[in-house]
Amino acid sequence: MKNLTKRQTEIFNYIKDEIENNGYPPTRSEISKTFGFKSPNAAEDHLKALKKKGVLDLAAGTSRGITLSNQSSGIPVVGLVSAGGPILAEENIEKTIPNNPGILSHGVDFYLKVKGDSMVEVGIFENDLIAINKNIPVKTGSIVVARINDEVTVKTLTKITDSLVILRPENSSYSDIEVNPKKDNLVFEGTCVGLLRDFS
Amino acid sequence: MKNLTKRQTEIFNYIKDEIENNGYPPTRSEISKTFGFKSPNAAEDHLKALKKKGVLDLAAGTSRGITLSNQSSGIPVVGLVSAGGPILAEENIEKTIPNNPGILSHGVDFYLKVKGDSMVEVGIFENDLIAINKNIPVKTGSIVVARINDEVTVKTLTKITDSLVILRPENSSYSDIEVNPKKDNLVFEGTCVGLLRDFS
DNA sequence: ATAAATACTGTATATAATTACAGTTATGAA
DNA sequence: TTCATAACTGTAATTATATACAGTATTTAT
Repeated sequence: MKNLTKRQTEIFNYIKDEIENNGYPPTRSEISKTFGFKSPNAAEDHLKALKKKGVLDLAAGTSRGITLSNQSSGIPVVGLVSAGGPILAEENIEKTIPNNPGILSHGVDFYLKVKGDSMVEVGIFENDLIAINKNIPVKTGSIVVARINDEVTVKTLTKITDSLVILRPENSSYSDIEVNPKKDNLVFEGTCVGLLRDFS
Repeated sequence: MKNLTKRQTEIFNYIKDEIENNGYPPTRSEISKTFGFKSPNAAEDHLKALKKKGVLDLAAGTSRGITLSNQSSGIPVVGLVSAGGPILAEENIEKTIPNNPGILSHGVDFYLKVKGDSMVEVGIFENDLIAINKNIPVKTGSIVVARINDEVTVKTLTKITDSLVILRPENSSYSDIEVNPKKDNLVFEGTCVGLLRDFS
């Protein structure tokens, strides 16, 4: 999201929620009422700012003519990232796919396209898209996306202590990965909350 | 869909498409313009009829306050159906989940909740939801939903002739199922076009 | 230090939109 | 036959909505 202010983020999220829950976008008055603005022009100004920042589009002269821009409505799909830097950096985003609330029980921050066969025994195959939530605290038993010294991998977390983390491939041909977080740079990028496979 | 007339179906589909493509529902005028009505009241009458038939809801006094009813907006999830009768019969529908255009490359008519482990080797596990399209012609190599003498099963179609159909479980513990469509009652309910798994 | 952006209030107006009422014509069911 | 439903035309009125203009105060970049 392109440097939205705190207030703009609030407004944007409200609009997003309204569309999701009501099925249609709010009016200027409805926005104003929700946030306690005494003038509909306050909402108008915010909409213009959000449009300027590219997160939504406005259809002129059209009631409720607010739409989320592609940039803000889709969920990014990242390929398997090899090099360092943030996993959601623009150069890693292969495409975006529409948000689909209600399908999975947890929110999805991004999808990761699976490479390799290290998780076949839990039914995660090459080219599957796994849905990742960045904010769920990782816990043993979860399938996690981990970055070890700039290499990103998907494994089951089986042990986590200060000095030892064990990541288990779900494929009997592979061995557990043991990491000492004090020596190696270990970052959990998120927890797998779902899986999507397209038979095309 | 509850006995919509041809015209009502056209109107309903137009509204559905508008919501999907524009992000917000049409007004009475827009409907009228699209269908060549000379009075916005023609659209109003249609909306009332569609509301009466339960396929959409109208918010009074609200511009573009048209929403698809649950009944018409969700995609049904059916459990594994044992007895005869149509697979999409109401008693088989466990729940509906929101339509999610753009995620899968084919349309989805319903989701089937997988029972058993007969397809684990292609990554289809118990309780996965497989997305089914009813209209794609079945062909060898596809994963199909077949009904053999009122028993519903998910298998890979490996051979199809007038007198022999082979359905292969993707699990080496099971054997191929050979069916003679002349002797047994064999119906293909659809082709698997995707898979959804929720890690909850 | 100054300009630009942010976050509003307040007023006003054109127009977008809903929706009621009064009809017409055709069709199929009771 | 007669009544309900479907599928419209035509008119009109209320209200919902977008949106411009003129301000004020605060914060943030240059």
